[in-house]
Amino acid sequence: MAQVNSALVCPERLWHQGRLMSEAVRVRFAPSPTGLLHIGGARTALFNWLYARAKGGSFILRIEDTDAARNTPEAVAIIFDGLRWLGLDWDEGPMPDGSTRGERGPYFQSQRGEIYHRYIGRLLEEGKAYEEDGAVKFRTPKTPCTVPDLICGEVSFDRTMDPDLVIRRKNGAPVFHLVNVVDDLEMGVTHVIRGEDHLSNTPKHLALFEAFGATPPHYAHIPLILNANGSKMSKRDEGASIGEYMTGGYLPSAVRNYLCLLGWSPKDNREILPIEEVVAKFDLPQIKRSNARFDLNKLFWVNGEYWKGLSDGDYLTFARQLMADHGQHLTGTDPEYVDKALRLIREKIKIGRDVPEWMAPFLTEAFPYDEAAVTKVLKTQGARERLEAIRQALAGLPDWTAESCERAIQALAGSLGVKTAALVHPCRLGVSGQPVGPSLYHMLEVMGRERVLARLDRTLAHTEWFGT
RNA sequence: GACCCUAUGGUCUAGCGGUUAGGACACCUCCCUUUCACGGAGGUAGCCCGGGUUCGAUUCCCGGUAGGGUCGCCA
Repeated sequence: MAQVNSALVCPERLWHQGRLMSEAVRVRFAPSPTGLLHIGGARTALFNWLYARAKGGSFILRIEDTDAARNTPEAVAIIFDGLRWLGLDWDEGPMPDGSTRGERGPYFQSQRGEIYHRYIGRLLEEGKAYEEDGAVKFRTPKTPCTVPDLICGEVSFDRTMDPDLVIRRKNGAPVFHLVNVVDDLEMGVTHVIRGEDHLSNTPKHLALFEAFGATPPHYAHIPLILNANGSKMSKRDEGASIGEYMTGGYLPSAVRNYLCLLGWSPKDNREILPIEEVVAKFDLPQIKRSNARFDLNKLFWVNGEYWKGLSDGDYLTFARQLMADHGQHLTGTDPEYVDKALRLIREKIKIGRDVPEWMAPFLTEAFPYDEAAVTKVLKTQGARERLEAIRQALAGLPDWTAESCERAIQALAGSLGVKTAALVHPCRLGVSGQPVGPSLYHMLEVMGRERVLARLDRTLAHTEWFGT
């Protein structure tokens, strides 16, 4: 099958061999504004960006907005936001502020109509395309072809039975294959790094480049990202949109790190790597050729690793933002108290979306009680007496620190002849409504004596919980 | 259906003609502990199947199977 018969090799291959190694790398990410940034698209963007940064080349953003119905400023903004969130800066293309960078624009396909029609006209003039039923069809070469792919190797296609390709619809609109090739040609793209779903389309693209008498770019088809069950990840699937990670409290560096690990590996058994190191090590030939399933568990773990590495200041800033996003407005609340509480719950948190949940008991006196815990801890023999004893011990403390609280409760356990746990659990439930949480004694210290005693009193007031 | 790509524990991967097949996530056990986590120490689990080539295949070749992709006047 894999003949190396020169007669079967596209002339395009010769151009590759003639390219200079010093040629400046130009890669592009060409999303269509669908209203979300797909995780697979984000990975494609990431790999293009990595390659550009690794080779000192340019990363171009081109918006494939030929489908007018989906072409809204909001949809384009979602692409901008997603790329910027991931830290993937582009050297050419439309910028979020409305300006444009780069000399090879316009970078919106919707503004490039004249260019496409000029190329179609050329094909028509040279007899390489013809009109049929109002559409324009490109005469595809009926010869075998080998696609030289930087990741997949030499991939051969028959092409002898390929039908001619519509390049301009009856309604006058040029099709994807045509515009994609023309844009890559006009923008001087040197490496097309895209999903493997385009591998089978590449012979058509090569034919178009040849018809234009142009040098085709190098191709690198990267494996696809599949769902956990191995099916194709579509827009509708859970976790398919970058937006979900942005609002879910994931750290962008963590998502980016995880995405790097899908199809690429540093080969030294490390999982957590600064992006600079990935850039330094990244290259196309070492990319895996098989598809990968998206593993939310692992992303969660990676996120936890990054979470731990956050500086105190960054953590507080991030956490406050998450609380605000969650509707926890802190006006009127002592900012120092909030910061202390945030620092205390940090150890409980692996992902941003947990911040509001763990913070809730600190922020409201009307906190709900965990019913199962109430039944288990408070509706038991002697619970009321123990809780009252705790209140009394805490009320009489000369000073209020985690250490003094701990000493008091342990001393009480000793005098009552019960395990410390028999006091800790009711106390935790009494001041937070929760069976779990951060270190109890530190929580008491942060909450302060006044708040703690008031909460214990309110808990004690629920007489229906305590057998009399 | 045709064509193309792929195939290491459940998942992501390293490796590779001769290895006790390495790491990570997840899972299980134990330790730590006021809870849940974290952390620490262990553990279960893998080279898709069948033929070749070879002294020797997880590794190379062929076939099968499975998964994915492409076959639009979608992008």
